[in-house]
Amino acid sequence: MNATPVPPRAVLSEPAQDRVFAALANGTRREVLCLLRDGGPQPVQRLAEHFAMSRPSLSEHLKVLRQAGLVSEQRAGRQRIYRLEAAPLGEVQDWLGPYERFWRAKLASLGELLDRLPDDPDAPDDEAQ
Amino acid sequence: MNATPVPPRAVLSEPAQDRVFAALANGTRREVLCLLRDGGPQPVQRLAEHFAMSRPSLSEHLKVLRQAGLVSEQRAGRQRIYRLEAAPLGEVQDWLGPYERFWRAKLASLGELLDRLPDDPDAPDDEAQ
DNA sequence: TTGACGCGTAGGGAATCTCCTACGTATCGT
DNA sequence: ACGATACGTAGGAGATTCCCTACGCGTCAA
Repeated sequence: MNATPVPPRAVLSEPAQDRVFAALANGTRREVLCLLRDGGPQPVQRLAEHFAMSRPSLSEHLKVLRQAGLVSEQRAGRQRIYRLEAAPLGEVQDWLGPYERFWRAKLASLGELLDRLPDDPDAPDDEAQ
Repeated sequence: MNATPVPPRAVLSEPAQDRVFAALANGTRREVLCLLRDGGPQPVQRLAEHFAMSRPSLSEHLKVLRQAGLVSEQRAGRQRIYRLEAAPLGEVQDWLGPYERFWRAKLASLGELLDRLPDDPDAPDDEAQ
């Protein structure tokens, strides 16, 4: 099922990678991406309905997403339609590639381990600091 | 070869996701992960050889990675051996899943487009319509 | 024991983030 | 023209990041 002939992908510069990961390091912004993914391109107004924060604050989040290349905007009358731009996420995927075998290995042994335990000591939630 | 029987994966809480992405939003920390991936578990000293910054600063970065669950430490004499813990990266992969079809679609049409263009005008990425 | 080594933490300074309210700008309806 | 709407930006407060130097603590070697 891997038949897609993935075209060569421009590698993000280091600061660009920083911006993408930093943009993703915020629940509000991840939620925006999710809304655009599931709801298609939307004006700010409609996105804002889903959040408790002020609309200008949401605008700032959109700016961060724009600078990371994760969304694009298109003006339509007095609205600005935001659209998901998933290419940088593809680069994140590429970046993850070389690590994949590690978590697969870990999950395999962990899976066996869990199969042997009687119950599941649900996540100790290691909250330090 | 998709025979791996992937065990159920605990979903990271929102703040935990924040910590993982934030930890990845720094070139030094991504480089540390790469060193641990390619060089196996290593003491801080050996990691520090690759960076220009002070060793205490590197220690801080290791702390961030630890709090994100991306590395673990094991004491050995007066050394502390750091090891890659890739499980959170697996959760990042899971998070990416629902977006995959978007960048695949985009890359398909973009690939065709790029094949036609002479060079890459590091776009402000506004699409006319 | 004494001293060197390996590493973490304390504390501080500059920059950045995340939220707010106030305001500016462009567009739409009347 | 006018006010209402949709959105961005300015500016500021408080928290956090990222680097530094100084120092504390445990371990090894002599």
